Amino acid sequence: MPELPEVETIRRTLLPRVLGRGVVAVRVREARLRAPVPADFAARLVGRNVADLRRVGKYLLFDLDDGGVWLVHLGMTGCLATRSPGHARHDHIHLEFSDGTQLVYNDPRRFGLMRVADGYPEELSALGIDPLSPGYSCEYLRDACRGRARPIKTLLMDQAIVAGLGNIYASEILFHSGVRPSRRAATLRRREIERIRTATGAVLERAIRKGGSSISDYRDGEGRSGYFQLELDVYDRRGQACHKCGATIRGRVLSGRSSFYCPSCQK
DNA sequence: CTCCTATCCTGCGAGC
DNA sequence: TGCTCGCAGGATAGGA
Repeated sequence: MPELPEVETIRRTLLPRVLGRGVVAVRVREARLRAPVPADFAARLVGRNVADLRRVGKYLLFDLDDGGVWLVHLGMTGCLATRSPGHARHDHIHLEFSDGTQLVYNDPRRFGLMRVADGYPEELSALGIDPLSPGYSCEYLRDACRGRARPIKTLLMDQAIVAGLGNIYASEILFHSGVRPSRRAATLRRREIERIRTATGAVLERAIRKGGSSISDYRDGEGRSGYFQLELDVYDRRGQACHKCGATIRGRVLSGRSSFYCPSCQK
């Protein structure tokens, strides 16, 4: 579920609830996530304080005041939210903070990831440029596309190249760029790459302003739904009319992921 | 290298 | 109503 706008929304809503708080209790009800939650997870978190909450790609990093990092990836269906005591189905991990705040990790499909690192988590060094950072430039994209036969949508979703885009926003960005998802990256013209770069920021920032997209179960850090799903132009709109030109939106599988585009607006 | 497929897991809607 | 099938926002180990 969560792509960059959803993770960023969770970060923003959680930040004031956890900043400066100490972790006083951790309960792991279900450790079988994508990688098992380490046995010492609770012991390593209790007694430490949250100094900052950052996002890197689709990861959340709770910086601890002794240099450690509580690393969270929400996978496909993970939610991290403050909540009153009591538990629901798929509430896998509970935290209690020094001021009584309860934080719950809920993840039906258990594709998430959670651990405590001593310093900056090594797996993050494999990530590409964050699409909201200055490094996401035309030159960077042009270099990434050079010589690549893969479809541009697959390239945009490659976390080692662009960190944070997923299936929804890759389709939306390409719609606003006028570029078909199946276009081979190496065939893109300079002006098309420029449109992709521009559309990326516009789509992501608009989605963040709407609190992300709640397709089925995504909620922000306080349990609220997002509203950007109401503004999606192509994602999951196969057979419906294009918002710009009225043509029928098409769907096609690329690299195992369903992709959507307007055959008239996108070349 | 580079790219695609299958897989992890649960839930839900479509079709029968 | 209840069953089975296919598909779902992600990441990654394999194989071609």
